[in-house]
Amino acid sequence: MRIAYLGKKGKLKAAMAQMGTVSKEDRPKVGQHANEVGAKIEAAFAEAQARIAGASGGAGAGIEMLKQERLAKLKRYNEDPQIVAKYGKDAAWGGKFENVTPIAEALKKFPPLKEGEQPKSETAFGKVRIAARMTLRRDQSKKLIFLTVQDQDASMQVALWNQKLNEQTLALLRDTLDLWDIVGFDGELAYTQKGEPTLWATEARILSKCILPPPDKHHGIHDKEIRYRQRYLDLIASPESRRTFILRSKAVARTRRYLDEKGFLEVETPVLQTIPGGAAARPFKTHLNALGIDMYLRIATEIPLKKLLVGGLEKVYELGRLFRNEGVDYSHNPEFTTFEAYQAYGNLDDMMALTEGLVSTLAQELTGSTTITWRGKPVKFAAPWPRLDYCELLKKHAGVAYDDEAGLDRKLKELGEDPSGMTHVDKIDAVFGSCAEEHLWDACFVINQPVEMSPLCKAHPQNPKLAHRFEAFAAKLEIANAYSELNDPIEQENRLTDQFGKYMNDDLDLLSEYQDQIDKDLADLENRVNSLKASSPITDAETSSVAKVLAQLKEENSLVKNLVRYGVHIAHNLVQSGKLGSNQKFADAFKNFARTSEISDRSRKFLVDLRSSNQSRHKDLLKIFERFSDPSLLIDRDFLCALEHGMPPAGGMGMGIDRITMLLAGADSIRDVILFPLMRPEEKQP
RNA sequence: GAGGAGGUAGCUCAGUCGGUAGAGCAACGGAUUUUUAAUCCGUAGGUCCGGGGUUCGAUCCCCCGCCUCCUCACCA
Repeated sequence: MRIAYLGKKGKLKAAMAQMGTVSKEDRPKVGQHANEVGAKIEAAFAEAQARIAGASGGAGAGIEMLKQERLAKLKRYNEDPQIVAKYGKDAAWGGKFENVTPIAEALKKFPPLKEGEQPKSETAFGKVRIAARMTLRRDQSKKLIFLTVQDQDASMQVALWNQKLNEQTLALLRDTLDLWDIVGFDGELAYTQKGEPTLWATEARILSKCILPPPDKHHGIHDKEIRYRQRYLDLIASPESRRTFILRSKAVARTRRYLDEKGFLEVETPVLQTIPGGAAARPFKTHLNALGIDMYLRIATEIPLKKLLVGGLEKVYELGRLFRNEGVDYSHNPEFTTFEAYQAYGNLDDMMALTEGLVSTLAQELTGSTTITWRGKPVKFAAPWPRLDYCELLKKHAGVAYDDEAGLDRKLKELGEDPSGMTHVDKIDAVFGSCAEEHLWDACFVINQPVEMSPLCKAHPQNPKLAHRFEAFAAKLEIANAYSELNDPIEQENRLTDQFGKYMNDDLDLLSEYQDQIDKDLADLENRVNSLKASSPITDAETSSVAKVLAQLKEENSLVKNLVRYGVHIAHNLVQSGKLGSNQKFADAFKNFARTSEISDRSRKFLVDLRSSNQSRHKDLLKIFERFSDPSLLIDRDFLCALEHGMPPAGGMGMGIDRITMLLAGADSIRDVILFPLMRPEEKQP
């Protein structure tokens, strides 16, 4: 790089290229000499450059040069006297362009050729105006240029020919029209001699200039990062991407129409909530300045929608964005789109009919078949979908009964997971997730989940241990989830309280263990240091550095212990306050947590540092404290109050639009069906 | 969070057992009046992701960091 200015044919460079012929022993000498010469030339060059600097901006390099070239053409086009006379100032930045015919429609004006029929290039099929982006250019000569242009749905050929188009316009466009410019054409439709439907332009003007170089005209953009970050490029360059997002839009519109036709009312409920309820995910936190309170982005729409059932709106749905502060992978994006629908006086059966009806309709209408192909394998969506019993699936694929605690533990260990610290429900879920879900390929309903897994769901009418619930799966993905909704406020409160109390009890145990562990660790460490000291003589410097480390560790451990003691204290208070149904009590306990004098400033700072650092040593401790402040465990009094006014029995269902779209569009990743998926921000150049 | 792959011209990608980086497309100049990823001749274009180290010499080897993808884990 240092002697790049010598150019590809620079003498020094040519000499360096001969290095391979120099004997190995002589290479260092030659190289050293070359460096000396190179440094001298470089210095002289730098000096010369410094003298010239300021005189001009320099040629510029790379993308900047390409941009300058396009800007020069823009200027030339905009300042052309004819263009100014016809369109006024800044013509290349366009304006309203009326009566445009979509390319797909223009193409329909060409009568289909019969087998073996020669197209008559002299016959015209009418005049149209089109507006489109120019993606390919084939200059035959100064008199004839073929272009390929594309609009949203189709592409076609345009010819700029001196027999049809004014010579001056042709000459100007020949010099100033770049790939990816957006152009408006008036012209006649006629075949070429080779039978290509073509618009023979009689008038053409640039409507918008593309001043950055476009990607490879044939390969398009392969870099997925660019496709996600700059989706507009992907949409222009990849027809399949355009098709996917058009399909997604149609799927959303069709879903709305399907629900509307069934008499559902579309409603909108708050995205900003004080208690993010209805699901067990962690929420995004934000702050409302006006009221000085923390708020959360919704993780589900379930609770407000049920309040509307109480209010007498009998069939409601909301289609919109949910936000979950969880992992990101091929089937999860932090913000995603679902719809939830609730039907008063209905139950699970209505929701099944709704789900399989809607999804098979979408598949049929948008892909032309109720069987689609995903990752190379067919997935059947034709209704009715099989109903599969959760516990039977568990038994069949994992070989354990859902209430067989020891069997579940055994299976988990087989799978390489540690069952300790997991709740019974976690275990069932983990085993089901690893053993059974992978067999759920064709669309199906999994029913009769254990009731503990479904806190907002009615128990099964025939078996109080089971939930009256289904999860719909296709291609191993969960695509929908439905309940016969729980409307008994007392039962509902008990379930929420149980869920909360369970966590607190577990955490209490964990904290005690943690405290013991810390004592043990520190003792071990001291023993090891002592035995080291005893076994081998060490220098004073070493002694003092060991002492220093040990002191640091002790200090850290005392801070951790302080935290643990405090955590135990809170957990005790919370659990022993008996009935935890009162949201206020819980909130007060948290206020205490933040303010208490029992937790020293140093410990609090330590906790803050712990949160911001990626240190994994005290990850478990941190997790427990995170759980103490987990807003999804807050008990929503308002919701219980609504239920106390009477909610009609109802069926409710939620469906993931992104995942349905993935399946319908054949997309491997959720990022391929979200226009602007979450990406880590790029580092800004200063 | 763990492991694996990757980051080279505007785009798509080669390459260097460490000796000063190449092709196609795009760009620029020219030829060409029915092409269609047009063709032909010529020209220019690079912080080889960033920072350190080893070396006469690093795009290549070593260390640290950033970003992306894939697999797994987490996420009803």
